[in-house]
Amino acid sequence: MSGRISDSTVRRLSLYLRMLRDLERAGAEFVSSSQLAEPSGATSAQVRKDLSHFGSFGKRGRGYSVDGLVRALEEILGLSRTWKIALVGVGKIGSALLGYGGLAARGFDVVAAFDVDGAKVGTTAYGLRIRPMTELRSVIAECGAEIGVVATPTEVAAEVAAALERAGVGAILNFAPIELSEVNGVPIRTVDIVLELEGLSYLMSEAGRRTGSDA
Amino acid sequence: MSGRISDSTVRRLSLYLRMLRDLERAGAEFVSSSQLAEPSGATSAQVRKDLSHFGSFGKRGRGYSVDGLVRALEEILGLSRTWKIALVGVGKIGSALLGYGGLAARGFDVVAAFDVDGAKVGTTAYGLRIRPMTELRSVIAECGAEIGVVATPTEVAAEVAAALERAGVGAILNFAPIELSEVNGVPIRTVDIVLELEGLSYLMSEAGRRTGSDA
DNA sequence: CCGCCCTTGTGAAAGGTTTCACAAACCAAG
DNA sequence: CTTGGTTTGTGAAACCTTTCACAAGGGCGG
Repeated sequence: MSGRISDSTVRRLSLYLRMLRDLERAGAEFVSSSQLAEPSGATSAQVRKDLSHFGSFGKRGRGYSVDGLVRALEEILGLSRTWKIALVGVGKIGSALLGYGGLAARGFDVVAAFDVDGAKVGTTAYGLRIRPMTELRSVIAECGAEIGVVATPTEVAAEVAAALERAGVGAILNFAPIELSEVNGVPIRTVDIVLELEGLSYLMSEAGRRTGSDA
Repeated sequence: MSGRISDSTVRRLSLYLRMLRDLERAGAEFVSSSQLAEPSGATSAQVRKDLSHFGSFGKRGRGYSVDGLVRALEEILGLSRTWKIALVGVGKIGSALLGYGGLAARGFDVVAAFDVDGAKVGTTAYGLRIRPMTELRSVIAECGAEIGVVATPTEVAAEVAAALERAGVGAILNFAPIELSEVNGVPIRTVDIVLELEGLSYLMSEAGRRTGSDA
């Protein structure tokens, strides 16, 4: 078991966990790999293979204990604790994040927010005081934020990510449409809406070309 | 050439196009596969392989004409036109999208917005009048929106996606943290922030476990 | 305790993607 | 025209992920 785990496996583990929590709330005791597979569009074999990288969690003939697997996946994914987030950029996306209760509900607490805009600094958004960029390092050190979120214009995103990394965050979530390169082993995930839309554009054009040439 | 093109190839084509546009603005005439590869973290061989699925665009010994490749990629990705977007759910994420100028700048125009909230319906957000859900079908038919965006609470996301599909959109971008299954060949992309954060959580925990056991 | 049915865990096979490595082609200079 | 330096386009190899298929094990009814 356990070598290097692929991104797609980790994604699926999160999806399994979601379904398991639903099942737990619904009072289910056991679940089979095929039930678990359904909502994420995976196969039962894939579920079993994914889990097998981390150990042996099921009972042959019965399936998996819902409760036990929830705890195991929370442990594997690092979700049996809360993570503290420092947000840089309280513009439209940043504000949307601050106001999104779904994060805190899932163990991700935004504990600090920063902006360059002097007009915003000092004001309070969703119960959080907005700090100037100059305090980035000290505030992050003080509150112990582990995840940095970049919600700034593209032009400064790389610079902000580097500053977050120097301030000691262990991971970065980036909303700017630019590919940031991981340094010092600090993993970076980018959420790039334009890229997603362009992917859809490709698929629609492709579909058009196909039916176009068929007709 | 051209069979089924993988998602990751399409993603990279978008990234190449971005860099090419920068180069074009900077006045460059030619670019090599290795220059093109750098910002997306790909290799030069990958760039050439990606492009080779669609044809032969370069000159041996010289590289690719920046201008020519921009046009070719725009054509391939379906970006030599604008796409019309219908937004459902004008909450925090929906509003952030409406206010984000970056979309229109890249050829994605939000032309209609819908919400269930009677207090919002009829008001104007970022120059767009918010419509009631009952008008979804007629308005989308009338304005000819091709892409539907789901920015609603999780509970109604599947239902809204189905309604958008019935209303005739050709693709869906979903912001609710739920895996929606494609029906009728309408492609769906999901932007799931919690999933990204959980992926980072895994990587940080993993790093901790590694250094923990090494020490 | 036995036999039946069910589901896991896992090697092996299949399928896909990325990297390698090199012939073919182009440009420029002499 | 020929030579040398450069970069593409592309089969083949390497690598990674998913699916298959089945032995091993667990529970239950009799």
